[in-house]
Amino acid sequence: MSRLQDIARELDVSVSLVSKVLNGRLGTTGANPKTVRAIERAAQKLHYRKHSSAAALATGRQNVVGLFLHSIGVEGSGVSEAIVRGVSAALAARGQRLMLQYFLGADEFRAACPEVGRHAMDGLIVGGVHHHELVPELAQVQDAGIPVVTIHDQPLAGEALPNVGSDQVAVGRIATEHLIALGCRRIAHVKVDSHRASGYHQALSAAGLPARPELFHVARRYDARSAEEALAAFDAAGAAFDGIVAQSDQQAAAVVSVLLRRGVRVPDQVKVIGVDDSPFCEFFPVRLSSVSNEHFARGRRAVEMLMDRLAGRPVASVQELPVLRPRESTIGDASEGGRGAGEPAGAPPA
Amino acid sequence: MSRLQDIARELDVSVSLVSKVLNGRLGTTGANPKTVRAIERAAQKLHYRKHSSAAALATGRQNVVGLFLHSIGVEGSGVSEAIVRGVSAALAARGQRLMLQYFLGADEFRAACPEVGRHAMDGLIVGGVHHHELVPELAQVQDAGIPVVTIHDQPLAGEALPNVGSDQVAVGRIATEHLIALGCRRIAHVKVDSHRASGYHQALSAAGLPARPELFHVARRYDARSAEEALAAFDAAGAAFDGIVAQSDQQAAAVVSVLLRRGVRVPDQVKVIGVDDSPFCEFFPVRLSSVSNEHFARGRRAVEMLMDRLAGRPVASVQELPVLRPRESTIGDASEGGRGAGEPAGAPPA
DNA sequence: CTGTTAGCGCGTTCAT
DNA sequence: ATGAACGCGCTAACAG
Repeated sequence: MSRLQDIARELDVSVSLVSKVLNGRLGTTGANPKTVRAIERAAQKLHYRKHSSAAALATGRQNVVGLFLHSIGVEGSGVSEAIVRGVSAALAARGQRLMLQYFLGADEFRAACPEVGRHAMDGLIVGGVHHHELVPELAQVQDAGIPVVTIHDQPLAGEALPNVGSDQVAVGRIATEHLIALGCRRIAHVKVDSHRASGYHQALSAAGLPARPELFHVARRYDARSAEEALAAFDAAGAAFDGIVAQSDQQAAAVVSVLLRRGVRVPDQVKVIGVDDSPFCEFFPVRLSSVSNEHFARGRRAVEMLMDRLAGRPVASVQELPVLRPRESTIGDASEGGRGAGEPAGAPPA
Repeated sequence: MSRLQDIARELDVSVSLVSKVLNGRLGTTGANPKTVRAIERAAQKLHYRKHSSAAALATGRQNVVGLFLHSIGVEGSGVSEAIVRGVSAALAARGQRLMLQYFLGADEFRAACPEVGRHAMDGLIVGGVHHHELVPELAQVQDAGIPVVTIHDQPLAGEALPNVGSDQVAVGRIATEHLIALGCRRIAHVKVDSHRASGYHQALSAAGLPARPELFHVARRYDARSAEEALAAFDAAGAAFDGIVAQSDQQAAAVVSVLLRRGVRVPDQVKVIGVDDSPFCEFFPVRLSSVSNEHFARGRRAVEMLMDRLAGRPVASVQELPVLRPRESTIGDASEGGRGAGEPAGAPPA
């Protein structure tokens, strides 16, 4: 690898001319086409590579974006990876580099934070479980001139931290509306997130269906066990159901597993839907319907917003719409008659 | 954020002294403890952050490691994410930053390659599907003084590119031995990778079992469909089996799904095992046994090896041993009597 | 159209 | 025990 100086010497021109040519910064006047070509050829020949640190030092621009990811998503949901890939793809398309850092709690975040201040990145994207306690740190990062965009369900701190959200009320509503449209009348819910639960209630109420407390189980986690506990609770209450809106695909998977073991037919007798459109939904014995939070797209969006901020354009939080992914666990096998009729409009599949 | 100069001015000392103190480079003589403390306090007060580009320019060290990941693993296997997390954790523990880049083919790799030469990173880890065509590019990167470590099943180019491998023959062998130890005598195999297939044959032969061609299906992909085709082929041949060694968890999942639908009891009548210990193995209706390729650990290992190379220590390729993760699909429900007796020694679970 | 000059912030001699 | 001076490789004014 060589420096600008090497190619300048080779052609007996000045370093700055080489710099201008190679960066297309020739101003209005332009340069001698011959020397331009000569410089370009020499650069090629000498395998010239810009020293990014030197350029960064001179310009104050790193062409690096940080992605701090608070571990998110139950095992196998692929949520983290979807965000990373979305951000990665969008940055690559812009010639920006991605600096990735996972963190578990506020402490780990703080430990990683100095790195941010080090002029090591132009901007920062923070994703995953939101931590209100981190708002001050993030504000400080922004005060240091490093814009931040978050990927949380909802904005953390108003417009100070632009966010790429996803409407969790809609998640619950879309899932529930889907089951209602398919004819379910006694729909159970495993509540973890209250926004999703409220979407569930909204949909019931909009359809004139009663909210049955005995079909509403409050869980603390998104894992399979919590779904099993929910089923046990419904049993204990002697409550029958013809549909279940879970709050994760892992819960949905657990529900389907238990039902199958009991000889209950899914979706004929009970329809089941989860959240996050995890990869395994596609090859579960009964392919699992789900509501996607569109993490890949949101990662991409976050990059766009960050670039806007870096370009000085004003940016406001956005709220992406979740997307219904109907599969076998609600609409049955495609070969048995295709997608369920009476699909509610609004949330297009894939 | 402030520069060394700011704190030097604050205390009326020289920039270089501040630099030495803050970096612990005081030589043998040391410095006045008072000024040392004063400098440290001032650094704290002024929120001093080293400008990493400037430091990199001066020292030639970036404290950045690149991770180039060729998309790997069937959907939901979590393989890519495991590698990223392993690398990330190891780097974080060493104060190194992680620069991540996904690529799909050789072209995308080449497109990303210039970034490497740009003195943007101290070393490079390449993981995922191996591409022989990339060897020249990687050699060039190394010639430019940037050491490379790969994470592939087996080394790409001898010791020129140190590799963190995983013994794929052992994968097939361990899986097959496991089924044999559990009493299976007619074990089918879905072949994709030939090393794994050869491990399958080794295990059969070591146990004195015949290799039955009618129970050996050659597939092209690791996906669910290829497993379904395998089952169809076994049916067509009228070949009965009491165990199946698949080459991915997705294949294993598909096998179990089909068998359950047919009313075949897993693992009582047929035992099934896959590869990669995907997250969903844990919450499949019949929890799936698998052989792990230990991607997280290998990511960590790759970082260690890279650090060794950067420190000038000689490094050789290693081959990690796959690990058996027995679950319900081979040993049955734990509550029904625990782990299968006669477990072969050698491959410890988790 | 091209060259000169002056930094960017830090680390490292070498003096003092 | 401390400081002055230089250079890392590049960009950006400003001259010519």
